[in-house]
Amino acid sequence: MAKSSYHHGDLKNALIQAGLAVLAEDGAAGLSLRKVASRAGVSHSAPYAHFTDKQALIAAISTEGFRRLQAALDAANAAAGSDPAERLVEVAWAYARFALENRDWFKVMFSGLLENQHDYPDFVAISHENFARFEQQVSEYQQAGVVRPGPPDVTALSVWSLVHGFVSLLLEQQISSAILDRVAVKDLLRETLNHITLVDLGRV
Amino acid sequence: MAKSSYHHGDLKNALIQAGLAVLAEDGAAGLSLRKVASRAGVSHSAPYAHFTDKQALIAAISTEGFRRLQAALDAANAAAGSDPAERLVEVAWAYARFALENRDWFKVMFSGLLENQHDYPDFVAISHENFARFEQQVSEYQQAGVVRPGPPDVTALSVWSLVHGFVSLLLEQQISSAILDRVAVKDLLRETLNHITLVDLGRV
DNA sequence: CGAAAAATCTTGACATTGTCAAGTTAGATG
DNA sequence: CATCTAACTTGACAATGTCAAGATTTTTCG
Repeated sequence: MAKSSYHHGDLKNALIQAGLAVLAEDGAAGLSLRKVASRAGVSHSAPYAHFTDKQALIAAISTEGFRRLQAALDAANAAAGSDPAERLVEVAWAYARFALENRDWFKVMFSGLLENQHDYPDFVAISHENFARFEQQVSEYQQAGVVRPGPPDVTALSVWSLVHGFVSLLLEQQISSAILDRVAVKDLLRETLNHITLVDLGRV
Repeated sequence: MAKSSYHHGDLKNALIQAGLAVLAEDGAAGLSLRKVASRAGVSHSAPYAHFTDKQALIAAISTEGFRRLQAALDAANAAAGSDPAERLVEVAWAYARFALENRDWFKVMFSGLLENQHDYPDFVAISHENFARFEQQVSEYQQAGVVRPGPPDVTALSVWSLVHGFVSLLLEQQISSAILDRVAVKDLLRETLNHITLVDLGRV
């Protein structure tokens, strides 16, 4: 773990971290392998010892993103109260917060930047696990009568679609300012969820 | 309109069309100005007489995409029967079809490829009009008792979020094959919409 | 322990790309 | 017809992804 000047020690992870820094600074469009390498303190070709190409780095960043997102959702779920409806709102809000606080990271995960997901088993695994957990949670809301009955996977997909669509449109600046000027984002998310729940989520 | 070898005549539109061809062939990642220029039969710098930079071409392609999407939704709305619930399904399905049949075009429109939307008035205008029309339609479904009451704009946003999220996750290959192997995409969309409607949309 | 092998990293090169500057051509204007 | 301007070409540059060849360190193993 020493800085032996030549061998880095843990360059692979350093490159992922550097990638996140570049993403936060220059956005997804500014994410270049050379910039990432330079920020990690190595030459422009060094990354090729750990990633077969740029796509592989993107896959690693996306995978790490799913881990972080999952942690955020778990934390929100654990911190939320006992009311199922309110728990749904909190988890959805955690999803939105992750996207808003890590815009370009989220963009890398969900904007088709990764071409052949199938070639990256870690990515496939975490992304499956992600849905499985969400399905588990939604199943609880369903049993609590908060969400309409139906096949758990399709129901989870419906709720995820609503939340993911809302967040996507928000990041894409497709939500009219006429709405955003009137109601705070979290309340807007709440009102949006109101359309898919069987109980009334109320207002602020 | 002649091919005077030097002056093209309508290069601006030719470049947009060439861009669409490149998108369909090489995807969004393969969309390069030089490739577009070459396909339009002009030199690599010719586009700069009509577009200030690559972003401007992307804006034009996105704008044209919103026009096409709007036309598709209008057509579906006109062709649909009188049952409001069924009309909702048809319009949503037209949205999904446009995305599936023009994956990379849709991606250009909704994947943050365009950095400063605000600099492109045509884009802003058509994208506002797009939402206004959708709000109009959803308002009808609402009055017909198909969708839960509430402010028309927030309600339209909710429905749009659901449909857009579903389509996005579909394109991102985030919908588990366990679901896709079981139910056809259109039926899946129908079942998804079922969670946000007040009436039962039924099955196949 | 020491030599061979493997992993890690650097340097140098190449093709592709976005963009700009300078020049060329054609159509419009007077 | 002379001139002006918009449209287009050629040439250049820096940034980028990727590969090949070499240098350096670590690991393996006789």
